[in-house]
Amino acid sequence: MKEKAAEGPRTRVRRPQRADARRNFDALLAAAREAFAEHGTAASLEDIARRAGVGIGTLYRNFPTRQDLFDSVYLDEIDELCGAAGQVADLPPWEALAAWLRRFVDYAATKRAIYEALNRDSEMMRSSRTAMYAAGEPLFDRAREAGEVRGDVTFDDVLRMISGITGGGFVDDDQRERVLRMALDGVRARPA
Amino acid sequence: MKEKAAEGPRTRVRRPQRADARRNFDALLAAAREAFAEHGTAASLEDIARRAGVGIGTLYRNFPTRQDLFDSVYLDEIDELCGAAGQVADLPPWEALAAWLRRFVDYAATKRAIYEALNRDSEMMRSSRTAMYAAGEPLFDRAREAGEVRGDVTFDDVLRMISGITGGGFVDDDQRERVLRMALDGVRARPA
DNA sequence: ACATTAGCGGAGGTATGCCTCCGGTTCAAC
DNA sequence: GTTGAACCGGAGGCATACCTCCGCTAATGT
Repeated sequence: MKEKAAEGPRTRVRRPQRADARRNFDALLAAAREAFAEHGTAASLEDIARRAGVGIGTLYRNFPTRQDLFDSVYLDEIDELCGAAGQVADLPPWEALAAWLRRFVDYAATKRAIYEALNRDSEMMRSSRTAMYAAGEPLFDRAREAGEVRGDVTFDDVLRMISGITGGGFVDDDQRERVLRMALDGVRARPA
Repeated sequence: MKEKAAEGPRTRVRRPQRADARRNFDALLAAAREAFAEHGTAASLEDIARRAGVGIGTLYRNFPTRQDLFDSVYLDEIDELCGAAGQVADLPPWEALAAWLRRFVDYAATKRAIYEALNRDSEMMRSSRTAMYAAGEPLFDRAREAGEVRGDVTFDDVLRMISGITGGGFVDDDQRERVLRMALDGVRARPA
């Protein structure tokens, strides 16, 4: 089953040729990932350049628009998420779905941003949403067919719930775990 | 039981005396409520003044700091929420809690803002958080003692989950309802 | 070693938001 | 109707973010 792991959409901006340029490129991506995670989509580009230790000009050369930068970060997340779907496919139906949803939470280093992005409506967002759904929805369907998931909700419902929860802050990791467990129980079918 | 309805904290800024001033004051509050709901805590004050049809100076005279304005809006929400706790107290344990949590979602016209505020740490936030918990937690405890709520989560856990979900956008009201129902089922104790 | 050229980075123009200040307006009390 | 105090509103100074442009730097190929 691993070979059928859905492919995520491919990144659009080109990685530069020269060694120093590539270093800067990567530093920018890392800095952006951090900044988006902290401040959501509204993170300051000049701050990102500062964090990466490069001039603002360099940022704009690599990523002409804010959207380009955000997309690049976001596409990475989506790719990992799509890959994860393949990795959990061997587990029993419910465990597979639960594990994937947990990955969804973990991988979303850009938590707030992903959460905001789920609503936006750009060309690129639509396509990666599609990719993500292509990866995750089979897990959902399988779990539901196995009677492990309640019948009155859609995959989209579940994802929105989980991403909403993810976006919130928690006092500590234990709380995050408790809340996640509670939410997942909500997803399961009720015995009677 | 209604007479024991917890009192919310009281508003600090004074409503002006003159009739025209009062009109402006109220218009500002209404506009702020809208704006905070749309853009979260970061809403532009000049935009709020524009919406209210008053000059920016008027806004600042009534609410010297952004915090004053936000607090005023927020305090209203909290008050309503505290009141609601009294209104549902006659229902059976679980229904009372569920109803109150639904109010929590509905009343939060300042959805995103309330959601952000839950984390902040100012004097005022702490005190209204306290008030809100004083109103809601008894409902939670009662439901739990009646065996209707799982034992491995706290009231804070539940509130964070719900407010996270609330903050997210939904494609329509039906979806919101489905997700909320799913989340509430997660809160209930599992039969086995 | 040297030339070529990709790549650098920040100065600075533009836009927007924050907040102060004060000349003018309007309410309301007499 | 007059008057004085309360109130208005926006001009404008300050800060910050966006984004462009271009003279300089240094990596790479020969």
